[in-house]
Amino acid sequence: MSLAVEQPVTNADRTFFQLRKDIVEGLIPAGSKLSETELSTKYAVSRAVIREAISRLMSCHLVERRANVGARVVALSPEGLVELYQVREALEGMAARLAAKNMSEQQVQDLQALLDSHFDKVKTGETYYQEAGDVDFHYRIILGSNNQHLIAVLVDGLYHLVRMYRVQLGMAGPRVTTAFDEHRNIAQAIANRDEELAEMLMRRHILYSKNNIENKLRHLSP
Amino acid sequence: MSLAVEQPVTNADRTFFQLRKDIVEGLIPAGSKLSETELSTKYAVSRAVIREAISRLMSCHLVERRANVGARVVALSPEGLVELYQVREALEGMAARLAAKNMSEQQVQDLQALLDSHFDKVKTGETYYQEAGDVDFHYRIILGSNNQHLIAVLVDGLYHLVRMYRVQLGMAGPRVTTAFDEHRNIAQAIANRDEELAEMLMRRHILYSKNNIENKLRHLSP
DNA sequence: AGTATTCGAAGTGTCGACAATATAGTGATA
DNA sequence: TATCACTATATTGTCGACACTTCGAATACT
Repeated sequence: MSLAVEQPVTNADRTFFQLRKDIVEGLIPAGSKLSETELSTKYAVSRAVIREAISRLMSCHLVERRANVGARVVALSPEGLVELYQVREALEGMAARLAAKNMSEQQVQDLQALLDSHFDKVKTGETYYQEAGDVDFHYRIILGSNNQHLIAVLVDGLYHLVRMYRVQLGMAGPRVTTAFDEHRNIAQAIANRDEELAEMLMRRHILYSKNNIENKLRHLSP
Repeated sequence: MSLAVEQPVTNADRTFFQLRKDIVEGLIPAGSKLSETELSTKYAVSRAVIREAISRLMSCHLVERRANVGARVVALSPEGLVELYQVREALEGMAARLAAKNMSEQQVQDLQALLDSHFDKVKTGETYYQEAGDVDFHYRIILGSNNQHLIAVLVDGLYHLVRMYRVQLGMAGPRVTTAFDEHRNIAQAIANRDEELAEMLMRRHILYSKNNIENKLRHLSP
């Protein structure tokens, strides 16, 4: 099992996914204006479709809009990053707690198998871990919480913004091995059905992650 | 200072606010279908405006939509209520922690003045407390967190759903006096800048609130 | 009788045109 | 020269019409 792929069915779906990708990856720069007419010619759809797509981007907190003025891609800032991680800490901490309570035995085994496969890759020196692996681990725990609101807010809402920060501020860095151990411990707490510990470890994991990124930012732009 | 009133500027704004109100208050029943053509005649606007409004209702998790099929008002269920309160516990707990860190001295004083005025009203036996008072207290703490994501998710997103549950499942009940004491303690922890305690007390407050409602539901429909 | 197929109506998705609003640039006035 | 009013233009908000999909009902077939 992997990340469930969202299947576009309507034209607005396709345009929304494309726009989201272009924004997250920086093809459309952070802070830039989104002209409806311009986009409608660029993506070869009507303005109604563009407006629908922009509406959904607003749900993800990827763009902001003012009436009679227009939409802009959100601006990235160190403060914004901190705020984002604070929300993640709260929500994913709760997700880990609920996962410890609600995950099936099968799900728990799959989670640990995932970490085993990551361990092999980390050992052979593949840097691939951070991107796909980290996302996949967190993603499974969020789904394991079995809480629809939590899943919606995190997966549909905040996660793309997290990726946007990662991509555009160039987070690939280390923290692979230590983060891996933290993942192991979280998974173990979930396997032991220790809700309290699972939440605490997940919160620390995200807090460390935040501090790590903050330090990197400080070194890049003083 | 009171709840900042959202000022409608465009037609879609007005329609969105109206629709949201009608859904929260049950004028449009939970689980019912939203026909675009029907609504467009009822509210005397074009379908484009209705679609815009429905888009925003989806952001609030008040409406769900399937492509080529249509939109439905969300269904209320005991499980949904539990999930909602779990998310509130996580987010408002974090909000209280951040409020203890970030609120200005003036804001702290205002918060305690608010509780004083509530105390007078509770003493004279006004039941008004639960609805407006409770909302106002939580609202101020959320704003005091000074975290834009937190504010957006809670105020624009989950809060109307909470109100919808309250209104439609008829939560007016007691829990006024005990909840009031809990509010007092939370405010005190914030005034002391005790982040840890503020978060813990807020989480317990919401947890108690959830248990209280669950018990009521169990008695109503076994 | 039961199942598969086709057809039709109702509703959503998409489009291009028009109306209303904001913004920049021009010119007038003190 | 600085400020204000006004106009021109570009962009967003709104509308009605058309295209496509879904779902149910009627029909045909085994």
